[in-house]
Amino acid sequence: MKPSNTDSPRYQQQKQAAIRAAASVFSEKGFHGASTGDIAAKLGIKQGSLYYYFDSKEEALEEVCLYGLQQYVENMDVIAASDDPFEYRLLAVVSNHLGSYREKAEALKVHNDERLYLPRERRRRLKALGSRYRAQLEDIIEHGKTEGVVRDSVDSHFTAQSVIGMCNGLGELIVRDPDLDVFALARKTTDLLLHGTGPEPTQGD
Amino acid sequence: MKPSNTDSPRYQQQKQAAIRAAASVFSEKGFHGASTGDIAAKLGIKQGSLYYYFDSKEEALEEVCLYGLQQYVENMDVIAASDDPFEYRLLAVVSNHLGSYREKAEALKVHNDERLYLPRERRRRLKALGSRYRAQLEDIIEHGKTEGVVRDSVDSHFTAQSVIGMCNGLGELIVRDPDLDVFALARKTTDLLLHGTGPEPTQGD
Amino acid sequence: MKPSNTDSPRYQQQKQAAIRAAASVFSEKGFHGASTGDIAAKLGIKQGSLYYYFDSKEEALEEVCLYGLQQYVENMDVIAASDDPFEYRLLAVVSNHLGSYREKAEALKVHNDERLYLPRERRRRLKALGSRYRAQLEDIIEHGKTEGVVRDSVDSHFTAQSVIGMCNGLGELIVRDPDLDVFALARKTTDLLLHGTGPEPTQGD
Amino acid sequence: MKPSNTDSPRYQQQKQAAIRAAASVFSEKGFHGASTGDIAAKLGIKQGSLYYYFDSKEEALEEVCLYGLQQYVENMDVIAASDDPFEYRLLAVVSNHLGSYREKAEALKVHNDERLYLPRERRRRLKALGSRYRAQLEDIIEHGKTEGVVRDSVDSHFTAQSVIGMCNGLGELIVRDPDLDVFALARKTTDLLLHGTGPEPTQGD
DNA sequence: AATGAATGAGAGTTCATTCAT
DNA sequence: TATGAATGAACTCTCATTCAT
Repeated sequence: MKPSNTDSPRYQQQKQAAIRAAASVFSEKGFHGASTGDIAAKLGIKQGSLYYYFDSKEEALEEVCLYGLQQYVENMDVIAASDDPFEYRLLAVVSNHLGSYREKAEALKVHNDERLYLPRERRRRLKALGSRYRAQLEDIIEHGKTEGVVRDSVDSHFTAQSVIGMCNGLGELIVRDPDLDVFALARKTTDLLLHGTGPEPTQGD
Repeated sequence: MKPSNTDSPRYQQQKQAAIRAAASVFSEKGFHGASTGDIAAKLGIKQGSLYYYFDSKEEALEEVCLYGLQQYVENMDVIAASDDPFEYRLLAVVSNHLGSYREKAEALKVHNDERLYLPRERRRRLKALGSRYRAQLEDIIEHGKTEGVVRDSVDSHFTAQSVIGMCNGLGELIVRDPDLDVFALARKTTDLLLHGTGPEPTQGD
Repeated sequence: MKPSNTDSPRYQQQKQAAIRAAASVFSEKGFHGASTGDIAAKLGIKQGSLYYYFDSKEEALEEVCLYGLQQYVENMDVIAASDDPFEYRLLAVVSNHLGSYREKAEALKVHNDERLYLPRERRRRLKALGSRYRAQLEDIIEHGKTEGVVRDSVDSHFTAQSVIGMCNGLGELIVRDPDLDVFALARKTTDLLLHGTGPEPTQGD
Repeated sequence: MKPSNTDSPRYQQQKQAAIRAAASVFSEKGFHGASTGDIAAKLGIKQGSLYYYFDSKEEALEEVCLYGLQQYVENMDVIAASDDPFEYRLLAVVSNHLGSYREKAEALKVHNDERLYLPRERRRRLKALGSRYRAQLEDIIEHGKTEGVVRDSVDSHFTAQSVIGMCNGLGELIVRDPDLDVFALARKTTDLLLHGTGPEPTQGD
């Protein structure tokens, strides 16, 4: 039976725990490779009891993805709304992205790798968030052109995709090495993106 | 039981077809989401008959990953062995990576996303190939420093990972749009990597 | 645990409501197809709270069946005890049977269709009621013979069963059409039973 | 995996056996009370293997109902098409109905009691068969009026329902007592229907 | 070289039931 | 008087795998 007191603090708290447990298990074994029993075990309850918090395994996946995405996208809203110069904003974007890998590595990985197993219906909200993110990043790049710090020849669609891909690739390093200094990595990444590998003497690092 | 004439050309040919069928199915549904029945159906044989070509589903996954990686890594061997200047070699690396997404998109995607579901034992060969690739890319970057076209401040380990991540991210674009000009994309990518988004007037694009 | 004040009027009242809720749900979904949650929902309480009124789902079924049968059988007691002529009593029997379908359609349907899922133990009381009913009907028919209005060739066991079956079959019509005039239907049925489909001009209808 | 050789004789034969096993189990425990394991056990195979013959438990129910109905309805087609006098045809109808209870008691019981648990979609074919049957029976009764052997006051819709209900009620007797002479019972029933319980001296019994 | 038939283990899901509060 | 939370057993269904033919 579904609970009625869906918003008692006790319930909310346990549900959050359930989402994190699911994130952990999905990220390790993949959606299809993980069993609801695994999730329940991580939560310390019995398998059937999990259904007190989720209607289905799929719902659990959806909630994990949303959990991973939400703050990350909200931060982007703030960055996009600011009128800091391009370099600052790019650093903020990269920091936000890489930082999310430290805080919510599992949920983000699950979003990246497993969201496709959601039926269209359930993917809609995720897609909307993802598109908003991408569009805002493209806007920032375009804005960089008007500021004169980004070459006009730069294709903002392609570049946005490149930035996202790069950050996701670096996510692996972050996850693998828990001592890695994420902010330093963000600065390096931004520098690479701004100036390339080429020999110009820039602000160093 | 394993067939006897394991190396008749007919057998080899069907086995290749089986690997491609598996690649296609795994890439669409993921390893755990795909069934041996799906693969057999794509091959046009019956489920049980698949075991004539694979000992197990896991073996199929391993072969798909190897199939996706092999040529891609071999090409890297050639690039790494050449003594072309850094810019040429970087372009070659990126072209090879992105080009593989056109030719063997499915097998590569499977390698990227599903290899983790292989038991350690079976992952060894893949890991070896991957490490070799990464090491060679780092070498190329290091060599770029001695050529003087790469800043000394560049961290080759981090940069290699960034390049790989960026290319994988762009792989999505390539797969999504069959008309995309992969070589043009490779040039743009290389340019971004070499010179960043910054305003220097370079060799254009 | 069982409540203490099992016979406070408030408790009795809620228990009646629970029985009717169970009747409604069982009749719609069948015993095995219905869940305790369904019953609780219809009552407007939570699933677990149902156990305040029933020890088990099976007990609920038993009570529903008894509820459906009781008055129906008691009416038969009255009819059987009267010394009205056969035709009157047959009409009374049929009216009682069909009328019950209007008042307690659900509970009766549940008795007819689901009582077999009760363990022997629990079925005893029902069986006793049913047998008493059947026996009384047979008595009435036998008595009709001594009155001379029923042919001697009529087999009262078989005929009783026929009458019951016919009425149950007509129950469907009654349930399906809430505007149907049950008493008119009872008269038609009695007429059919008394005179068959044959062409004799009788008391019409 | 679903079989491809769906119409090899071996397969067809086993499928028939599966349908009969399902009929037996459903009739004893009801659709929801029966488990696929029960059916498989009766067939002498393992539970999962049952799915080689049915796509789902629901499909099994549908096939059982069709199996029970088919010949019974086809016989009615023949009876309705004949131009025998009313009494003969009524006897044929009743014999067919009661006789089916001897041959396919289980499947018919399942149809009567469990068909409602089928989703609309699956119920369509059954409904069509049932309606045809009912309509043909009404036709026969109407025809009896033109022959002059059925009173004009008789309502054929109501009477058809009564006949069906009566036969179904008698089905219980037949099932309960395997030595019962079904044809004798059919004659008694027809006699009751034609002449009622009344005292007219008719062709006896 | 391939298939039909079966299997057994495991999956997700539902649910009657319990019990502290 | 009722509920929130949990449980454990049962259930339907899927699937990798086997093997005689």
